[in-house]
Amino acid sequence: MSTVKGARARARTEITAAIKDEARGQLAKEGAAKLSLRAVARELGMVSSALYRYFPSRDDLLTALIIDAYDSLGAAAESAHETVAGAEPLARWTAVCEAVRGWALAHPHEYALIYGSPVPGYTAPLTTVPAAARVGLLLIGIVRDAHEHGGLTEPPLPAELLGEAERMAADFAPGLPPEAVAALVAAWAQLYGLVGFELFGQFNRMVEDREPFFRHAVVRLAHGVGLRPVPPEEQA
Amino acid sequence: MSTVKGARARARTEITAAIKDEARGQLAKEGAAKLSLRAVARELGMVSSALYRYFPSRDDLLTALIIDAYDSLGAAAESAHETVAGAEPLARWTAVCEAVRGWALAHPHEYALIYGSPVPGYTAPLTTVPAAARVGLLLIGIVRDAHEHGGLTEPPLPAELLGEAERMAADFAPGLPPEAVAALVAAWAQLYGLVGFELFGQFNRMVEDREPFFRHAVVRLAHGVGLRPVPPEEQA
DNA sequence: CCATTGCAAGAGCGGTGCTCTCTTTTTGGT
DNA sequence: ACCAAAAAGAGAGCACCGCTCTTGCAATGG
Repeated sequence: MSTVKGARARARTEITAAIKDEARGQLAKEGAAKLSLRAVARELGMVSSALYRYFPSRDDLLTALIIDAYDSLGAAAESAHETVAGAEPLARWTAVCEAVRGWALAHPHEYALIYGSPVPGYTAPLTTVPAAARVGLLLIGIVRDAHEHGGLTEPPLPAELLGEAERMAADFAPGLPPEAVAALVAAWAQLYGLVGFELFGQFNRMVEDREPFFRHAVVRLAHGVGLRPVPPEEQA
Repeated sequence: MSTVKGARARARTEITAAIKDEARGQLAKEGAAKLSLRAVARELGMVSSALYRYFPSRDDLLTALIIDAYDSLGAAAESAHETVAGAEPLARWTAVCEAVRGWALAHPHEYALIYGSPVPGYTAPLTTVPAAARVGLLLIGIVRDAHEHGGLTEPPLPAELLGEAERMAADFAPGLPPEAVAALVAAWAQLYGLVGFELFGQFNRMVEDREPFFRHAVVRLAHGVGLRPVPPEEQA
């Protein structure tokens, strides 16, 4: 696949990477709205029109950065999860959630790019879906493990939502009780509410000690999904 | 205060309002990033430089729109609350939450303006604080009513958060148990996570039947704050 | 009545995304 | 080894943006 390749192809991938790096730098410094193709080109010593050989438009550059951001966040969450791989589900849940928060605080503009308001007039292409799903899959896996080892209490679910929850389970969380899937999706959204409020300043002059506040909220989120506070030792 | 005033002052307030209206229209159509002073002026039949007599910069126009959006959202929530004024706290809670969601779905770009990622390089001035607090105060009032009538179960709170929660209670929710205040702040953030995920397309291809999904999630949010599912009749 | 003030208009500066043309360089088939 | 084709860079240019400055006009109030 990625064999030696000609000098031209090699240069292309290198320049593409350089453009993304520079763009990511400007994104981190000024935010998505001020990301300017001309400024990126200027910084790289090329003329602005040359950049269009690599990204057909500013939106395409942004899309590439979005996918990278999803992947970076997903990798951070996965690596945090691996460091507690053997632990009880609740500990793994909080580890993943805290990794999400940590990544968001470290990369605020990238987080805003993917979970803030979408850049107006811009709709993310389907290409972003697999990268975007990584954190969700991680949480699903944790809850599934808990369920398979008897560490999951099914949360309540009104009858009118049962069908919807069953469809969701079949679609992307097979083997999980529908009650847990519905609660998990809600918890997932709520997690990003907590992170977003902290990141975007809504907690200013309200919550001071944010790290323990977040940790506690995340544990209660896990309880809401049905993860038991302390699982039994009976797991195979 | 707003007595007859001269023709000049009258014209000024009218033109200011016209500018905001046109800007709001463009905001609704294209989003904040594409809101252009020149386009607003063009549409109003004036030259762009004339607009600077009314708003010293694009950011100031945006700030005015932000305050209006907060007030519009707050008014929607308050009016929804009034229609169920005598009901049990849980019903009032869900009414307010659903009003927030309804307003957000009806005014997506304005919602993005205030609860999405902040416009990069822009930090909201303190002027926005009172308008921004209206929904929060509403929820605090509902929980306080429940507490005063014995319809509140204090949620769990780890010891390390007690001091922080007491400070928060003293700051903006006097008379409420600190446990409830901490849970309420978290629930508030989580509410906006739910709304944001639906609004910004994160639920696409995941949640189809969103209204009942949201209603159920909001009820569970209320339980998390300590609002009892069915309050006793014993209230004075 | 007239000076002061408020406002609209226009030109202009430096910036943006993007397109088009022209030239240079690399590539790959004959 | 050559040479057409493809790829890449350079530059000019279009239409737009926020914002500033100067100029002329009209309403205001002493």
